[in-house]
Amino acid sequence: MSNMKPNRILVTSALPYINGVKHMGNLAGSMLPADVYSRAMRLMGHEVLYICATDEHGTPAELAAAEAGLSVSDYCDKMHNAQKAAGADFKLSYDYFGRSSSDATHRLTQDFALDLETNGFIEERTSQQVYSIADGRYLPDRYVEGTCPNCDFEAARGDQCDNCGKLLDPIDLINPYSAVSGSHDVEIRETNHLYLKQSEMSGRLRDWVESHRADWPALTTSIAMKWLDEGLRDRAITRDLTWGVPVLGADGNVREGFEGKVFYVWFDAPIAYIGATQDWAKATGGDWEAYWRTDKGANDTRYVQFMGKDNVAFHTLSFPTTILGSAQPWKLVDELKAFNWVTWYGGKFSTSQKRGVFMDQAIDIAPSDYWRWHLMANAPESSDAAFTWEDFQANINSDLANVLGNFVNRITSYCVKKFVGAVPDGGIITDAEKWIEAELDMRLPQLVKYYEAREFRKAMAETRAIWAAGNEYLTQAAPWTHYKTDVDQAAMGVRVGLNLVALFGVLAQPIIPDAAKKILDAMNIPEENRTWTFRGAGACLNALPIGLNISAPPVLFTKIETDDIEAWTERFGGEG
RNA sequence: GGUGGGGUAGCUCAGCUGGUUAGAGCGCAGGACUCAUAAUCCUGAGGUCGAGAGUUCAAGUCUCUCUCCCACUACCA
Repeated sequence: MSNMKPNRILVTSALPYINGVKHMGNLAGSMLPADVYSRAMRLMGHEVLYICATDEHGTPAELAAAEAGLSVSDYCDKMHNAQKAAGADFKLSYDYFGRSSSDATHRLTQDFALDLETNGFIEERTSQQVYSIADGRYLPDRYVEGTCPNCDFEAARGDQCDNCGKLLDPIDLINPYSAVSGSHDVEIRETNHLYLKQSEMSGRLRDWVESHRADWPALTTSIAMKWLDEGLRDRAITRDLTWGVPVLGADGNVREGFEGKVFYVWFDAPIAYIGATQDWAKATGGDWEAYWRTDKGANDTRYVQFMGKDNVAFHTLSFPTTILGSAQPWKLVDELKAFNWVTWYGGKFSTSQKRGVFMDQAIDIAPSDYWRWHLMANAPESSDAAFTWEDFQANINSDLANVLGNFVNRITSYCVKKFVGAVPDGGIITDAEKWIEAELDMRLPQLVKYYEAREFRKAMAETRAIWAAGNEYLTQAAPWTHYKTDVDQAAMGVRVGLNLVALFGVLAQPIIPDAAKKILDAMNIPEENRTWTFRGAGACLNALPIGLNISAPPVLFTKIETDDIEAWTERFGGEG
């Protein structure tokens, strides 16, 4: 039923930063929709490669490691595994979950830099940075604090004063000190860095973004155009750190004057999409070039990126500058889906302030299916979306427990009771069957369209409407009434009902894979028949062979009680 | 300050290039049914589409002004 030819699709979700298990906002805005999309496309028969990785470089990783009393490398190993486990708990179907610290990404990053410099897009410049003698390191803007030169606020950060809001340069702070150690023993040093000359790419980037106005969400193009309209600035792509990708010269040795410097995370992080694909190829024997090299088949690949809105500039401007500037046949993104934030009782989720619910805690209080359904049904697509426990409870109880779970339960248990748990034969087509067939003929293509367009809220609403139509069908067909006088006609209602259960299980797979599997297993549907190859509603309603043994699965979705959400509100400070 | 997004039924949101009585889900009220996780199905109440002005035969949908909320503002990611 899909109107697309089978395709090769590369899916990436923005790389989660290494310094902690991600919160539900991160999950909802990149990894989860990428996973739901990947699953749906696989079911439609496309060849999908879903790549993600931990983003491991940068100052916060070093500081978090120090706080944890571990070496940066050990810390990253530990947190990578924790994030990998959290992803598995939420059933994220990565084909490969890599690391930006891998050898492949290091090498690619260095190669990109050399190509860019060859083509004139990289230039070495001198800048002034605050150096903390006590900490033995240069301090990024935000880690320098001091008195605001504008309003005399004493705890202004190096990039912006929280009191008067003025944007600052850390070297202008009065009485600066290190936010890391509190030491005032800091000085301004001159240091050399490589700059990516994005300004010279503006024209090509603008044309490219313009060409996607029709097929990218407004959120994506508007953010990109905003930067272009303000004028792209050249950005330093190296930092005075030790943890990261070393800067090499053309001879393969550390570039002169760049000892103790590495590439900035936002230069190498997107390159890790490629590096992780190479690592996937190494692990599986797959062909990474078919996804990334336009001279090796990647022109036939559709590349779809998922990310929160904070990442749009990097994915529409910085990374494309890297790709285009290299003058090598690298694949550019085709579809870019950006999300707003899930907000938490009036504010943002915050990793540093531990506000909100984190993936490891969430899985502790409710099954992954519950979160997956709720976060997708309320995806922050057009604006920020508020998370509340009350909405969570209402969504799960109504949509999953009452509409889907109860439907599966009522018809399967009735079949077991009255028709010995086998798909029964008999009965004639009535208005009820005609109605549900027409309903499905209208809704199934619509659902496919929503998935292809990555309209998640609408896809979820359509899925729910299809489940609800099953309940309406049963009300119309009323097999329990026919059973008293005409067992054959009751059989018709039960048989169509069971076929609907199977169909609902098939449709549920991208969103709630655990429950979907329970349903399909109970209906004895073989793996190969679980794909999305709809041949019209008529076929869907006659898919199960007569006599097939089915069972009534145990309760699929336990309801969330008000006591539960009160306890969660207490535990997570929901009213905060 | 600048830029972007948003302000549509009690709540969460749909409403493409302007065009019949503004839609959905939840919640609420009434009814039906009894196979089912007191589930389900039907019906209904409820909105001056943030405020004001303008363009138009016609505006939630375009223009301007005002107002409120949120995000971003590049070297933390």
